[in-house]
Amino acid sequence: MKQSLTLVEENYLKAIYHLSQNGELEVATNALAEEMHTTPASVSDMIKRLSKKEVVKYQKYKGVNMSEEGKLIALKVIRKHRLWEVFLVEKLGFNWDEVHEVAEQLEHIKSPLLTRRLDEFLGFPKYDPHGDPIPDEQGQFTETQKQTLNKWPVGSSGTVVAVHNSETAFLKYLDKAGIHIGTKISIDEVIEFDGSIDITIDQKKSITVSKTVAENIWMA
Amino acid sequence: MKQSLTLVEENYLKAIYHLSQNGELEVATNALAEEMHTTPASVSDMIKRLSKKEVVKYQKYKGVNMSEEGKLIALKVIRKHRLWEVFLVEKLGFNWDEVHEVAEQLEHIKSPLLTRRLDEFLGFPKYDPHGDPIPDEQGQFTETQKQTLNKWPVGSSGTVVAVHNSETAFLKYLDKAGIHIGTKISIDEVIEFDGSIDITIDQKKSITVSKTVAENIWMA
DNA sequence: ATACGTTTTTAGAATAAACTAAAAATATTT
DNA sequence: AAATATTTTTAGTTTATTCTAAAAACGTAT
Repeated sequence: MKQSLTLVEENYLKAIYHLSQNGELEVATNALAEEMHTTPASVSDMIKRLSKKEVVKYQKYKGVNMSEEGKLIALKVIRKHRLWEVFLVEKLGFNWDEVHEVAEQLEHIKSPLLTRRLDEFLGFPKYDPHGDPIPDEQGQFTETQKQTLNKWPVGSSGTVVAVHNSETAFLKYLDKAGIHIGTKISIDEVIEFDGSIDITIDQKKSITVSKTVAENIWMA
Repeated sequence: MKQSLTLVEENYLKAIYHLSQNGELEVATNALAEEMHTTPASVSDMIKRLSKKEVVKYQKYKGVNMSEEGKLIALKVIRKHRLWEVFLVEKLGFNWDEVHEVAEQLEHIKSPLLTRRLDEFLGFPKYDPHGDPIPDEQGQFTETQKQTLNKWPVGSSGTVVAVHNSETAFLKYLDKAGIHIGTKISIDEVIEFDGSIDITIDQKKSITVSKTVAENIWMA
């Protein structure tokens, strides 16, 4: 049956979806609680509710995973989130570090017509401003083959295709360093001690980035 | 203090604002209940809450009216509602009868930056697709001098400047009749019996409209 | 395999928003 | 002004979501 979930329920589905992207099949209650900035007890309650609505599969003490229906709902929310991010950056001139919170609100607007028209208005974009792929109405999307900067081979170069982590502080740091989607980066040297990396940006500027930063930059 | 109201509270303020536009100073509990499609008991509860937050003034059994702060909040929500309606029609190609429900959702998005940028993107429109004025950030707007069609003098003509009533059925009726914002209408005759009116649209087509329809069309 | 520590669930309470039914206040009619 | 009708408020529940504290289950180390 066609479900109508509350805003909070949609956010739980999104969080479960994101956590299960990290390889694990079963998402732990504690992990979800941390992701949702709430307590494990609240998560337990909510999972029971979602389970009754058949959007997640769940066995006590065994963690959650999503049903096909739940996955599609999550992907539709993600689709809206990313389309609105494109709108905010391309049409309203937002900076890429300003869009996340607003998109968190806009993603819950319920109107299939609006989503379709927005997609069309934006020219059917395939990626959002952070380089993440935008699912279509059926939840399909093609992930580009990509790898984090810290795993990129020393001596070679590549292009930034996505950044993971929408925190303002991180994105502002990248802006300052001159790194954005499409920037060409060569890996000059990896410092063994702490995993920080010397890189050259657009064949011009050389800087050192920490391992943490490198783990959040995706290359192809 | 800067209030953050819930979505439902914002909708109550909007409803109180609209009802107090009809001249009355005090808005009755029953009238509000009808407007909000809820029960008088629920309204009583909610008014108490809004009163505690000082966005309305209220005395038991005497009805409500808005505080200055409440009025500004209501006008900001109305401003967002109308800006989004312009966006939906002008940019996404919605018909004027399709925008209301979506705008009811979009009006609650909280981001002053978004509202400002949207306003700019739309070219600072002064009226929404139904001819209603769009308040500025301070809640100011200039109402055009206008009058409902049923009070317009027989024998003279005027221009449609607004329609009141966003129901799809009403707007579709107007579409079919060829009446929209800017249409020129001459009043040919008022039928005394039921108040229905013979009009000529754009000096071409003559039709009869019911009193109810005429009351929802504003002329200038 | 028992004991300890961690994770997860249950139980009980709080808040926001709604409802129904009953009581209280106000308005109207004669 | 008493009787009746209408409007409004209170009281008691319900649902969604959260929380804290306590109990139960699970995993692991010796």
